[in-house]
Amino acid sequence: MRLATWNVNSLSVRLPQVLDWLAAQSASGSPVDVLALQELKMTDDKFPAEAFAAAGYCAQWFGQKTYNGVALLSRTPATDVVKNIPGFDDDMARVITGTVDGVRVIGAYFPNGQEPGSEKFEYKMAWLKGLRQWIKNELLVHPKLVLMGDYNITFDELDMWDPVGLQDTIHCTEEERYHLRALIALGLHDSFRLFDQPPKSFSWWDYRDFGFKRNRGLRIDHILISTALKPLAQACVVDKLPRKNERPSDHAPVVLTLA
DNA sequence: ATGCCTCAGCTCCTGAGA
Repeated sequence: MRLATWNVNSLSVRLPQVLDWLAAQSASGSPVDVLALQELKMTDDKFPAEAFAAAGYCAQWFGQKTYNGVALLSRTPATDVVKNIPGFDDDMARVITGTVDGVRVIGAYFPNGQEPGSEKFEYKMAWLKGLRQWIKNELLVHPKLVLMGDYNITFDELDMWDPVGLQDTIHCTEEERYHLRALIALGLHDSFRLFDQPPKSFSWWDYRDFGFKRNRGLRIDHILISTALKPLAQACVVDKLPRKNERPSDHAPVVLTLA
């Protein structure tokens, strides 16, 4: 089973690239079974369900005008679908959850936070707390659980292109990392770090200043897996190829292979 | 550095992203 997460920064713009990427994965003999998308930036009526169906994917989606919006694509239908975080009031479309082939899959677009100390940062902290309280219960009901998406948080210096210059800036603050570690403490594992990785591995690069070409990026897209799934993990990689497209998203997909 | 790109929208500028 292969699972992936990709912040596409507008599905309207990126749809052809998503379809191409899924087709290329299938053609290579290892199709992606579940793909979580973030930043659809479209209302539900605009979601291209037919295009995904033609490509062999069922879809669940939770859109919103202009910002946010998430979707879960899967080769077999997702059941018990939940939108956003139960128990946490939110007017933004950030989370979609479903059970696929016995695995509870949560796709999430974590708040950006803008700047430490800002109102948006406080919202991010509250959201992270709400997420954790819900995940804690979800793990009890669904021991086989995957939490993947755009976390907008780095774990440590390994996830930063400039650990000194970016110290305490957004995505790299101690407060944000506290919440990330608290998720790990619930019994989740950063699947990417279960394996040897190239140095300076990132999942996002700024559009400006040739960020990708100079590999000035951050690793902020993560696939966390529960302890029950950990023995099944076989590989986790960032696929940088789509970032080399002519009009790419600023994020690259992250792909996990489970036995 | 109030900058640099990219995207959506009450679109020819602004807000937000990260």
